[in-house]
Amino acid sequence: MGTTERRARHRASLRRDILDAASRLFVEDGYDRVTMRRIAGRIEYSPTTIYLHFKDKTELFNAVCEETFSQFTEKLERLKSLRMAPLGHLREALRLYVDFGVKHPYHYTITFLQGPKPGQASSFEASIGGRAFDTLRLAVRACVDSGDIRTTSIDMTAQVLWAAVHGVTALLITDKSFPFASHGALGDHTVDLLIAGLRAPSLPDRTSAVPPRSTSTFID
Amino acid sequence: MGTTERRARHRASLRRDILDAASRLFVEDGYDRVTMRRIAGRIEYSPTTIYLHFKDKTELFNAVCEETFSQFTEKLERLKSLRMAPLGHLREALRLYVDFGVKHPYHYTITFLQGPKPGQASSFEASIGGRAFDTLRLAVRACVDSGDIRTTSIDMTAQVLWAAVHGVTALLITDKSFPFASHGALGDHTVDLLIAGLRAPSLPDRTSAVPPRSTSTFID
Amino acid sequence: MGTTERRARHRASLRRDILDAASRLFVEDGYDRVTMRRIAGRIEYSPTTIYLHFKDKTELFNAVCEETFSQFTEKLERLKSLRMAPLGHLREALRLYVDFGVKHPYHYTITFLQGPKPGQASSFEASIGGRAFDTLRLAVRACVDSGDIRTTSIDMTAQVLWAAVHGVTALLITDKSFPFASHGALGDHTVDLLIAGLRAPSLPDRTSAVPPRSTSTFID
Amino acid sequence: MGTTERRARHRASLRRDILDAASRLFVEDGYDRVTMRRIAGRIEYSPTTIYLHFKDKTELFNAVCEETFSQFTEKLERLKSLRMAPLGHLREALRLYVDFGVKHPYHYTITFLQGPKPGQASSFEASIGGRAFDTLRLAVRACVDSGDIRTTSIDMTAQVLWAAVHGVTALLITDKSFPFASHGALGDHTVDLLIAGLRAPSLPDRTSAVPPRSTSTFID
DNA sequence: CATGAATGAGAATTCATTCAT
DNA sequence: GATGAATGAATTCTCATTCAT
Repeated sequence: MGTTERRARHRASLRRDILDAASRLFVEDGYDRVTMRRIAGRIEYSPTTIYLHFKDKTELFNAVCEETFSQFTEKLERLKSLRMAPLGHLREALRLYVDFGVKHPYHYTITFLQGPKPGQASSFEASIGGRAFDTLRLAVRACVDSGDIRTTSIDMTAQVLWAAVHGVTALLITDKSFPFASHGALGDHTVDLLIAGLRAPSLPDRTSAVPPRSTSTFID
Repeated sequence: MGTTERRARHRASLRRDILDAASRLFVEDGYDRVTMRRIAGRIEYSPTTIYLHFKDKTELFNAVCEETFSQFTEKLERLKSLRMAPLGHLREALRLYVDFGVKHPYHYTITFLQGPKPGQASSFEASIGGRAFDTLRLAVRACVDSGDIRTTSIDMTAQVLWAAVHGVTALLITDKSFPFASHGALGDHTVDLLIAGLRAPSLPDRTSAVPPRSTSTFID
Repeated sequence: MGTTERRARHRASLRRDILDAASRLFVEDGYDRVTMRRIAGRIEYSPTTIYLHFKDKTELFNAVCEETFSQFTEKLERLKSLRMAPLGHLREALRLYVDFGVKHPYHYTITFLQGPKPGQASSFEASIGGRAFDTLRLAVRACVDSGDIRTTSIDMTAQVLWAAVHGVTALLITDKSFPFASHGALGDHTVDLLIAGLRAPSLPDRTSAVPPRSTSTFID
Repeated sequence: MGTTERRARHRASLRRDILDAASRLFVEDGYDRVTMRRIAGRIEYSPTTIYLHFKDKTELFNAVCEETFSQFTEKLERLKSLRMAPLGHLREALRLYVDFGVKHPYHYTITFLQGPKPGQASSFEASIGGRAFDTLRLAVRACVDSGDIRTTSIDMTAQVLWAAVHGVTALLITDKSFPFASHGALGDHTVDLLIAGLRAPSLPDRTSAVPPRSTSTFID
């Protein structure tokens, strides 16, 4: 009978709707401000119905995060499979990061901007951010191997890059009122600047003026 | 009478205690997870007492943010008053940004990482971030004027720089489980890399391989 | 057709399964803690199915009680048909009472320990306990008639006996943690003690020390 | 100021009212059927107010039980202090048990008739019933020592007595529709019968007709 | 100035029950 | 006959906030 199939389809579609509504609300207002009632209201179902698909609020929230991760890593994989030149690949990976965040601000915020929920102390290695970072590290290593860039520490470089693109993304998402020249352009320029820095003949010569230090020497 | 003064002093000090306790809690657990009772508990006063100093939870929260901003801009002003060479000043301003965030993760998160509470839609110009950004723009302009760096758009460059240091800071604060080489070093390297990029003889040559675009052309 | 019969058989068997599962659960956890879903889960049917056999939870519960009563009175009838000597019969009836309770703690609790559900105020005469009590009264009368025991009031004696065996049963069922010497022995001894009391040459001589009264004179 | 005192008095009195209302409802309808709302309604306060006095429903329930125990053991102590003759004391203790139950049906049911809440697995020794039982055992031992009664096992005898009075009490409380001759009389007669049995010259002679056994031999 | 008492509103969640299939 | 989907009503409990003292 087609009945079974139709039901399954409906079920799946409803689950989708719940996930979408939840995802949107969770980030618009934050985990705590979102009530099951409101999610239910958005999809025009009773609150109880949500519990037919997700055990509780936590599970729903986790499902949203999980999904985000899948989407993101899938894109990274697709990029990898293009087998571009190392530098181009690195550039694209960085852009992908920003683009993904901007395109899915809800998911991005939940996954990368909001700290882990209390009680779900994630070791970084296994965390979503951690796995994404791994990809980045590989891309950097490839560039070093190919001689495109120089660095004294692959790890450090990868971290710096990650931090920078994370910053762009976060800003674009969080500060909606900022009069950015152009969202796309900001991403481009950031990546460009970073690559330019990496390709600079010599790493910044700080010996002369300012000695390296980890905290500002001037202002406490 | 000394009585009046003593009272005023006590009142002020109590207000301080409330602000401190609130500030700490707000970020440890997020706005919604902090209850007036818990704040009161921390300072060992009754919840009612808080209402003698702040109209409601929102006002208390805003006061915390306000204060954060004051502290930060004050530091920027002090830096400005040092009248350093433009590039050095820019470098220090960027470092200051990161340092401040790392030193006051609570305040930073509230002010820069958490979007504005619903209902307090701030035009960016007047916002805290906006004002801080202004300072940065000035620093960039000074470097361009002095010939230290080249750029086609001061605004864009300032935005990129801001984004990058914001990213470092956010990462250091949010991802406590990340095995960063060294917190201080990450800040240093990021700033160095940015400056290196800015000083690069020519802005990145993208004409050959990859055309500028605002969203990735390879992955949807 | 055999189909009809098979259906009927299945229907009856399913009803049986529901009753068994419900009966067990009702007392394991009490009426309120048992959900239709759990009952359904036990028999591996959907909750809806139960409603095909019982109008609602109340009706199901009543059916369970009804059935318990049938089982118990049936046993009493079988005992009666043995036509034992009066005293022996009385003794056995008392024992049967305890045994039944201990063997069917679930049913016993529902029927005799838990008061009637609100709204089903049963006149005692028609109640389950009431009918069981009748049997006991007859047994006592027989013993008096045969001269085995003396009593000034058959009714009162029957009540006393009933109360006592009810107590043993209730205790054995309720207080699972009690370190009873032996469950069986406790029943035996109680019945023995009661019979011994009934056969005592003279009813207790309370004239001397303590006057009869219905509530303690010493402690308020 | 009298203010403090008045407040304390009010607080205590409200606590009393809550305990009384709760106690009454818990037994009228059972733990699960009682809602905080209803308790609040009875005392004409908001549900929230209850939480000012009791952490949660469980704590309220436990407080009710605790209180029952105190009242009961206190009475037992007072009885003990009267230093009556052993047999009289035993008789009175048994009567006290019944009287207490009948006078405080709510508490009695909660404490002795309803099994322990799931999760609060009480070792019997420490339980309320256990401690009450101890008193009874001592009373029996005294009677044996004084030669008033004979028994092969003090423990068993105490258990039998306990069971019997428990039964009377339970019946009187549970079966409100039973046409008992007289509530007081039933208690009296039960105790009398038990004592009579204990004083009987020889323990029941069962060697002739019916062999001792722990479960009925006649009816399965 | 400070507080204990009190509450209305609202949160997550569970349950018995119905209905269309 | 059996079920999956859906829901309205109810439950426990928490919180910001007020008020009288």
